[in-house]
Amino acid sequence: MGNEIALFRSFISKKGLRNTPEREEIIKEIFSSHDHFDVDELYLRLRQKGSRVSKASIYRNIPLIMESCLIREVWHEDGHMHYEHIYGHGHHCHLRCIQCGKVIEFVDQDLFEIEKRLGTKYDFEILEHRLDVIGYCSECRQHAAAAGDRS
Amino acid sequence: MGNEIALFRSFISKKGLRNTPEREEIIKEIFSSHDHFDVDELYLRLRQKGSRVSKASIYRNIPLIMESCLIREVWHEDGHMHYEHIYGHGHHCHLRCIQCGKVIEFVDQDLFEIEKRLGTKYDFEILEHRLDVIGYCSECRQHAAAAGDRS
DNA sequence: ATTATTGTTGAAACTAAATTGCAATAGGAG
DNA sequence: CTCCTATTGCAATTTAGTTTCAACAATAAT
Repeated sequence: MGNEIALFRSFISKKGLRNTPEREEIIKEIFSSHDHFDVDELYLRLRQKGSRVSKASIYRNIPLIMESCLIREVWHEDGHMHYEHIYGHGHHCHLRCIQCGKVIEFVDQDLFEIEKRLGTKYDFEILEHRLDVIGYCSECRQHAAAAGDRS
Repeated sequence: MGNEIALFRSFISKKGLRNTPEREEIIKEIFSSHDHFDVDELYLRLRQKGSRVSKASIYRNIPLIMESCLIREVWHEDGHMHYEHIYGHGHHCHLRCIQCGKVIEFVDQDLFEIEKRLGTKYDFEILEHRLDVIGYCSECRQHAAAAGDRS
């Protein structure tokens, strides 16, 4: 842990771009939590810590951080994109409760099999897969049952 | 085929809402093609056929059509959401070329196994799954190789 | 070290997707 | 047919995300 910064630095250098304190602050903040994030939230977290990074910079840097494979888009909800950091996480997939928003991450080996099979079948060079499984978590189901809403 | 309209009508009635020609035009147009669609495209297709349905109506009705399980969001790209109709399609997953945008749809039985396993393991009531497999199609790979871009 | 080059920044203006307010219209129950 | 109110089109609004621009600063060249 902690060498996401080094990785991103070298990624930036290799591209002939410049390492700036703003970029470092953004990367650090992203990896300072294990949760998913969105731009607004990240911006507020940075502000709260006294950073003066602007939203424009966050928006400008996210595509770069994605290109460096440190984060990725996970879903678009409530009118904006949500991201997660993936360095050291492998291919994470999500089990999401549609009601309370709880997210459980998992990696499933069988998915790599499916991925491989599809690649061969359709002659694709696969880069990644994203599986989103959506439903009701046990808690929300209990509440709903208690309220007599659904079966 | 063709009874998506009937299904939607009864869905609307059951909710105590009203069946209008606009709603019918929208549903018909969505199901008149087998492709994915977005709001703008759908709007233009309708206009081209002489319909006077407004974009606001499309935006207002999409949540209802999703609730009726006739369509669903598939991905957010180029600044807007993309949808697909799912009635009669089962759970479709996508293999997408990141370069040319080609989409291959597939259903994989093993995913239902994974889904079931996850449901049991985490005590979730699963509603659906979405698998997006992303990579380069054979054509784009050939072009890239010819251009000497990537391996 | 100093300077020159040019990528990056914050702030504000802008663009486009999606939502909403409103007056007119029209389903559909009675 | 009549009434109630959901729905519509249009236009205004909101908001995520992008772009412009002048000031700044990271790096390379000197």
